[in-house]
Amino acid sequence: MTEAPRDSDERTERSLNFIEQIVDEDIAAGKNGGRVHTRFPPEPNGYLHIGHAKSICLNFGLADEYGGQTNLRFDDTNPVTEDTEYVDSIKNDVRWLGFDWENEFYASDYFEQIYQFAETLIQKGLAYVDDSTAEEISAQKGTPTEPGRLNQYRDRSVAENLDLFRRMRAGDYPDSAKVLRAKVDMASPNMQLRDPIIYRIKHAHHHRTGDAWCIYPMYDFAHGQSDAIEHITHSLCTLEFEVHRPLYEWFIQQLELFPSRQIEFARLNLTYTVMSKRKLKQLVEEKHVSGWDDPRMPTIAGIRRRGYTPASIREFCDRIGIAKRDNLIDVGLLEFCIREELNRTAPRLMAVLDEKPLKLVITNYDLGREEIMHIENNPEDPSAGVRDVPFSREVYIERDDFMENPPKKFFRLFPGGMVRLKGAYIIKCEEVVKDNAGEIIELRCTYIPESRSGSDTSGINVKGTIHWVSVPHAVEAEVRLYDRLFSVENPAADERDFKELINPNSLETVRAFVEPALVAATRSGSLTNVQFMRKGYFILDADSTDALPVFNRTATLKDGWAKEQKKG
RNA sequence: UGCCCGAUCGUCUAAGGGUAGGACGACAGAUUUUGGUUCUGUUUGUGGAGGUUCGAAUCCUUCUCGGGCAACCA
Repeated sequence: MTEAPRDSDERTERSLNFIEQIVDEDIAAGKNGGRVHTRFPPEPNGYLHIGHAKSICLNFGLADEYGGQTNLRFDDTNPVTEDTEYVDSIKNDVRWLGFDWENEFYASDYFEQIYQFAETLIQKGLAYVDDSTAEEISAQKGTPTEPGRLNQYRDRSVAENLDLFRRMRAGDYPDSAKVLRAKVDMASPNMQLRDPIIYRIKHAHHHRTGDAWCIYPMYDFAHGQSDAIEHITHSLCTLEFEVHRPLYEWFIQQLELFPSRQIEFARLNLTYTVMSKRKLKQLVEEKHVSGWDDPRMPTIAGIRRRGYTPASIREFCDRIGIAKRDNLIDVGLLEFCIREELNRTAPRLMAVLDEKPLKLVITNYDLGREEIMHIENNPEDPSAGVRDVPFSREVYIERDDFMENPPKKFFRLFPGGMVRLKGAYIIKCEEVVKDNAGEIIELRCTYIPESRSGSDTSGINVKGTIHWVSVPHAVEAEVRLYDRLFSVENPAADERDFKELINPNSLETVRAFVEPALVAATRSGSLTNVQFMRKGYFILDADSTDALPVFNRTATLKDGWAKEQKKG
């Protein structure tokens, strides 16, 4: 059940990623009776980001493709970092992305079962209680090139281990006094197998189980077990868990559990941003951004507030593919995905984004005269209709749309030059008015009465069309222009601290004058994505007030003129 | 340097013994009342060296490079 089903026709047309190939093979081999059951397993200790979206689309998409199911499972085994605030935001974000989970589970639902698994391991002589300190355990673990050492606790009897472990559960010991370890192989070349800790004592309040427990299983002793309990067929995770897979399978084997199959894929990296939860949290806590939902953040909440749509994110996740090699995706691809959608769907409007817009006075247009222009809402979609746009003797235009000494190929306005005011008339710039400081304060123009849009009999062809807003009808707004949060492509690979790499110009707030229809449309309720003609895609922000609407720039339009200029 | 994983256009991603293809980007042109969109075209790639084979991106060996693993985090 998702908004983005993949039908079988599409499936045969496109190539399969390596995970789909594995699933195909598993089905062909008759595993699990052809059943496909995945899960999305976030830890509720932070907000979801675009990297999680990749995982969500993968897990839900795969189940959907094979007629299977996906569970939402919170990996909540560390009560000190987890919180219901995160649980709620995660559920909200997954739903917003367009996915519905089959079951909502929590690793904490299984604490009793997992505890019993631990006792089973002890009974089989495959786990022991260790009184060593964290430092001692670390030291005894060895290094990647030297084997670990065995300690005296490793030889405790089953009875003693059982007694000790039960007393750990009963709360007889303070935090960190003892741990339960799996007895695997202290000399294994795989560090994960050197008697990993599977239970630790934490007298901490858990967001779901409250104070029922003072011992909590570690990831390795909870994740695979949870997969098994839920009969997950394919357990998809990121590459860093690859070395955990032998342990994952060891537990399954020793405990004789349902054999879920863990498959690892490369996590998403995006240019000009960071994806680590720790760093994102730091940006929020140290106020480098306004919050988890700051529109510059790569979080789902931030991207949503920025104006991205669920479909555009799904499209992005589809396009980046699934593989095992490390990758750094050009954020331009994300922008392409939202432009592609919004070009089709976003109503066009006119807004002049300028602290000091240029006033243009049409000297041969009667004082006090007004006309209503009917301008198409979306040239890509005739069914979007037209809207009324008031026109008058004085209009604002962008300062960038006028140049006193234009270079070659400048199609906009200049002294003696002509342009069309979008949806209205062709005008000619007759005079430039400056103040004492030499700054242009006004353009005096004439219009061609026969050139009215839609009934143009003037026969005049102009190269440029610019947008405008009638001065007496203009509504003031605040517009937030966002740019990449970091000034280097790959902050994670830089030697400098990532906070030194923050782009100081990632947010520019400007005053804008917008056409009245815009305010009416956006105030009517839904946060609709719009295009400010020639400027980009924007969305109304929740910070808006009745007095001052606020718009976030989702993405710019491609700017061929800027490119032309760069060429020199 | 112990173990594991990986390496294909600038960036992603296909091809799994039989013509290296797609997307994004870039470049050029056409269209355009958004320097947007759309359309057309162009450019660029199998990390190195050996081997197997009629034939290798694909299989083998080796080298190089990149990533991961030594939390009572996940």
